[in-house]
Amino acid sequence: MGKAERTRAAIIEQTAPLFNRRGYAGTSLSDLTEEIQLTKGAIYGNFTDKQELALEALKFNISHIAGEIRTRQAAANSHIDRLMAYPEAYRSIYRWILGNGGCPIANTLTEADDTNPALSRLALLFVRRWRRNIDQIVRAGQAEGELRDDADGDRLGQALLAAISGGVMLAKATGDHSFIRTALEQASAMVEQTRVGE
Amino acid sequence: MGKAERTRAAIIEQTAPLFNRRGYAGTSLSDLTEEIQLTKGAIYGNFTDKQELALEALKFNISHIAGEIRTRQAAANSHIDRLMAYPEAYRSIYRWILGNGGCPIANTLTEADDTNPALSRLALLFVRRWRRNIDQIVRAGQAEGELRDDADGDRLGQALLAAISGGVMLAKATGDHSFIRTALEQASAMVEQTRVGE
Amino acid sequence: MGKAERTRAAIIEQTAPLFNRRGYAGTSLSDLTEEIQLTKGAIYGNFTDKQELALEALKFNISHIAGEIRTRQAAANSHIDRLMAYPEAYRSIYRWILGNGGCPIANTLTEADDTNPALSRLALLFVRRWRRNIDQIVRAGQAEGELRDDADGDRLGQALLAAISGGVMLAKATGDHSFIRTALEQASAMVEQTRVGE
Amino acid sequence: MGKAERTRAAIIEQTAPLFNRRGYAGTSLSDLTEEIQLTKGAIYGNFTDKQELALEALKFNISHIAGEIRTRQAAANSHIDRLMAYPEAYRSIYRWILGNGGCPIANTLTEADDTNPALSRLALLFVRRWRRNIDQIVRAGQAEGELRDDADGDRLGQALLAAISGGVMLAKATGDHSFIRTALEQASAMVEQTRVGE
DNA sequence: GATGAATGAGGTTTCATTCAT
DNA sequence: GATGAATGAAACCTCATTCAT
Repeated sequence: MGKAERTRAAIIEQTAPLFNRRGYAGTSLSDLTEEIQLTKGAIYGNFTDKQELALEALKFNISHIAGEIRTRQAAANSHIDRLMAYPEAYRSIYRWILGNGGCPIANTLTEADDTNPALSRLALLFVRRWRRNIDQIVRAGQAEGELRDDADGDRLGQALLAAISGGVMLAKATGDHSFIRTALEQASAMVEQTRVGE
Repeated sequence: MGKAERTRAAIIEQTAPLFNRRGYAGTSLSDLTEEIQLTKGAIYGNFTDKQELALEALKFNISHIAGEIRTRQAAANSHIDRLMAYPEAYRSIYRWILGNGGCPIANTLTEADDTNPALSRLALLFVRRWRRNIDQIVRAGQAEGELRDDADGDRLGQALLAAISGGVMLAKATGDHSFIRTALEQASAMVEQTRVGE
Repeated sequence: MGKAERTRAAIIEQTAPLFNRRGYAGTSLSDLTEEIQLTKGAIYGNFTDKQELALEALKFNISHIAGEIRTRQAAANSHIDRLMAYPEAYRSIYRWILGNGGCPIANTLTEADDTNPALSRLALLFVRRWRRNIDQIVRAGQAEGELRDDADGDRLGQALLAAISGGVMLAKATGDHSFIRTALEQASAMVEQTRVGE
Repeated sequence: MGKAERTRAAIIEQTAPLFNRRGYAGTSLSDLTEEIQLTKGAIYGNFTDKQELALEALKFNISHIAGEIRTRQAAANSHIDRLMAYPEAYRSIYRWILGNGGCPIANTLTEADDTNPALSRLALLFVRRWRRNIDQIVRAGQAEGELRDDADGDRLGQALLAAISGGVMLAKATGDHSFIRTALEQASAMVEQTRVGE
């Protein structure tokens, strides 16, 4: 990794929590340079503009969560476990998420929806990916007889994502972690209900 | 209502959707005066600064939802119905909410949490009020034998609010209303499960 | 004339010589505000950007010369005199031109040709207008028997404009006014040669 | 020529057209390094600053024209031909000049007159040299009886240079080469008129 | 000798706010 | 009470230049 790449990575890493906490419009270049202890020129030498840096920071922020989910799904050996990967992933890192400004996807969708299409597009990508993934797991589980035939993958995805994002947002804002813990229990229960025999 | 008060009210009413859509930092005074029939002088004659206007706009935005809940609770004649007032209220106005930039409470908590204490304090007020209200209804319902003794008002409030705010946020961002409809069904089911005999 | 229009006019008037002397890229907003004793905000309140101000300044600069030519042509009562309006106009104001940074058309075409299409388009407009005007006068003069049949209006226009712009440029750069005086004598001689009987 | 000198020469050669097209203030170091195969370090290793490079580029640009004139004068065997070297030189290379951003002397004098004394001094040097040269040729031609006694070398130089620079400028800006062709015909005619017997 | 990441000053533009009218 | 021209600070970004590698 050359010097440029190292600096670029360091800038992304250091600014990612700031962007997540303060939002795109609420984070100024001065906020960023104060944090990274480099000048504005250093940012513009490594990124075309604030937007590109914000996109990279968002990717970085999301990757933590996405990686956690992916790891758990890779280790799972049942469809239920693959679904459980979602609440489990958040359960294992929600403390980190809350300390870094909340769920980056929810933050981005809330702020950028009407103001920054590029950012919101990236966040939406993950929403769609996760919905599709959940739907496919449900179908596969039904085909193999592991999941109930009346389970609805589409609605399970919606309910799971809604509960979790709402829980994270409220836990962050109130400082009361039980918001997210309760939401994750709800989410786990929803998954459990799709099991044949429940 | 004198002329001054009428102007003030008109400004609040017209700027409220803009603030809700674009956020506090993302909405400039020029955005406000351009999009709406207003001059900067009119704003500064009626509000001490942008912040005061934003606070009033937030109150205005929240009042629509809070009013809807209050109305339904006033008309309810069972504790279950008083709890159902929450999902029912959102069910009846989620289209309006989505068209006006999403849930103002969630938006404010997401954006302003780390940047604007005054705004986030106001939004938090309603979260606490609703949680307390739900908890009290559950206790009263249990005392009167209408609700199950093992119902947990605290956790019901958390789950209800999380599901609904998550659902609104995702419906708004994806443009897919089924997100909020599914979340509201979940919420109604949670309430229903507290009924004795379920 | 409202206050806004007065300020706008004053800014144009005061900045026009600066732009003409230093060029578009060579004139900074700070140069401008120093000259006009107003803040940058005042400029941006009256013009959309630096470019719009530069365009207005260019129009203003050109209008002095164009006005002088127009006045003389209006007073002329022969085709020869209408042609002579070009050298005569420059003869009467070359001192002012030299003191204000040289010929704004030549300056703009030289600087902006490869860098600022909007500015150069405006300057080209006048070049084309004057060429066409000279050509039409020559044709009319030939039709009425005042000018020689072998006169070539197209080439006369080219030669007149080239001699004058070259003369102004060199006089300005060297500080030696005889450059422009010689060029204007040449120009007058060219016109004189189109007269029947010469 | 050592490696250093070769690099230095290559940089000058490659940047010269850019400077001539875009002007000194309008050409950034990034323009230079982007458009051409160069790094900033290479520039600063071989030149003290942008100014020095610009000066060398200007010398390089002018040398093409000056060289062409010199060659023709060296080959001439009459004073008329020595004077004709000026229009003839431009006639033979005006296409190259137009393709490289116009006459470097006129460009520099127009842009740098009020902003960059060092650059404009260099351009002025050539104006003065050529005027003096033309004047001397006229005097020598008169002494030998080849040129008319009433010819004015001083004014011929002024007229020649004004016509040619104006013609190049307008041809470049309008894209219409007949501007420079007409100006060169004028110039040639001026020279021809100094011949005894005309 | 050449590289290119980093600097710090300064570029253009927008911001929230004020105040003479 | 409302206007909107003007302010001054701060926004994002680019500049010529430097220096560790």
